[in-house]
Amino acid sequence: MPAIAHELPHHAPDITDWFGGGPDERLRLGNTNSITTERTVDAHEHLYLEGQRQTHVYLLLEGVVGRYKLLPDGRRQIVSFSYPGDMIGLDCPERHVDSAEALDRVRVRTIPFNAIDRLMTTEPGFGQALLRVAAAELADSREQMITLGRKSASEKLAGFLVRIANRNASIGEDPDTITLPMKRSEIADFLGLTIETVSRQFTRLRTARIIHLSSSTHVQVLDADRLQAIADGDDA
Amino acid sequence: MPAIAHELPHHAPDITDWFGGGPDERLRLGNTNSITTERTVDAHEHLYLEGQRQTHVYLLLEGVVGRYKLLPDGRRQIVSFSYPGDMIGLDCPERHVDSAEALDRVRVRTIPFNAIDRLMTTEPGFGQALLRVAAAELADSREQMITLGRKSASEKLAGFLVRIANRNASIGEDPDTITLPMKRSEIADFLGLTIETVSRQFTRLRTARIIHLSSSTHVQVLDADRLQAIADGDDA
DNA sequence: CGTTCTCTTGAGATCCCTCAACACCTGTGG
DNA sequence: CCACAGGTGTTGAGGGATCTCAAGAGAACG
Repeated sequence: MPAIAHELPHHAPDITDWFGGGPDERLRLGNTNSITTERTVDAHEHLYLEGQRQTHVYLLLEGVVGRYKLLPDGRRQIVSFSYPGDMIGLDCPERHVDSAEALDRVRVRTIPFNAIDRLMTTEPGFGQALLRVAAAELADSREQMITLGRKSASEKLAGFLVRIANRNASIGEDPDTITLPMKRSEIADFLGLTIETVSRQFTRLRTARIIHLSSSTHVQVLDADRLQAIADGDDA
Repeated sequence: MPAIAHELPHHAPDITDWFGGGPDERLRLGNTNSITTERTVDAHEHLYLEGQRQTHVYLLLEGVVGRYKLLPDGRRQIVSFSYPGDMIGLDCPERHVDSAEALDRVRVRTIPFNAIDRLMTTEPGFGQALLRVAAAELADSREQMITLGRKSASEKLAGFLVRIANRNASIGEDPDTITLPMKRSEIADFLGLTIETVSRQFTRLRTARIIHLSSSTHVQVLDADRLQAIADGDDA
């Protein structure tokens, strides 16, 4: 993200400038702080449900949130996993288009939706910041679409692990030590697979000595190059 | 779209208010008209390519545009088909995240990217309008993700036809008379299938007397209810 | 130390893909 | 007018990746 941010033309304010997510907390509006509140959500609780009227937007401060859509018969597609720093629930027009569930204990800053509207008209850079958030999310969705539509099970899981490793690196953590906050069923519903297939792909990576699994949620990447190669489909 | 628009709170200006796409063309900025230009693009030509620096945004006036991403080995995922009234290429940060190709002869209004930036700061409702466009696109992507990840081939194709029928209805045309501007290969790459599977699903709908095919691009819906049922997975 | 949830592994079934042939359409040129 | 070529769509046969169903092993928790 920083790698992208500094490429932007002119002054490119970040969304966290307004809601105090970053270290250089500015809180430009005197009353912004008063209308936003902090909230803790336990694992398996929902921030909102699909179809509900959108009242707040959430800035994720801590924990991981899964956002999903359901089909009438119960089939589920997880459309994204959100991490600290991500904006959640900006689903205009008006009603939420997905449900958001905390995967572990989560801390969010809740922002009333009308405050968004107001900030957009009064604060110069705010609209751009918001649009950049939406565009990043859109780019992410598109990336996931090619994964869902055109990649094999092994490419999907390897790519999934690579993305987490890259995220780790970007926040200064060890890219090869991965702690998965989600269950196999959630990985499956994110990648468009079944639990069994996900489990088999994990086993395949483990027996090929590409990863080590000290527990089902604790992944140690042993051969990042081969993992990347599998993710890219360079796999015989 | 109108069904959604009138639900919106306050005054909800549409993006076409600024670029003269609608009948109540306002052109609020005297010089907006001068910096935007109209352009015609032939079938199979590209508006832009993935990875290119974003210089313009396009308002589609006529024709259909396919937007796609490629994998290194040539596999393709079409992420959306854009119709008149749609905004194309708002892919900040800075570089296009997909390629946009005209499926037939296309007319667009091109808007320099820096004009977007300027309008957002000077025009009160413009940011909201743009954000609404982005949010609608995001909702669309998410819908497509559940299609790609969790639906069967028959559900995918039936759902695809239903969506086109609904679009027809929304612009006042006959929902049951569908002219497909895209080839089988493009439908396949949109739905995450192969051409053969798409073709077989068409045949299946035809032999079940749910549709009639006067040509490969001309679909007559004979039983909209059963088509909808198949799209919803209510299919034994 | 059961109970429950989760994960893994196996065997078989199935949906969709791959490969291949052929039909259709259109335009071109003999 | 026909032959031919190239692009596109359809259909068939067979194979394979993933799903389904089922059982058992691990882990978490009271």
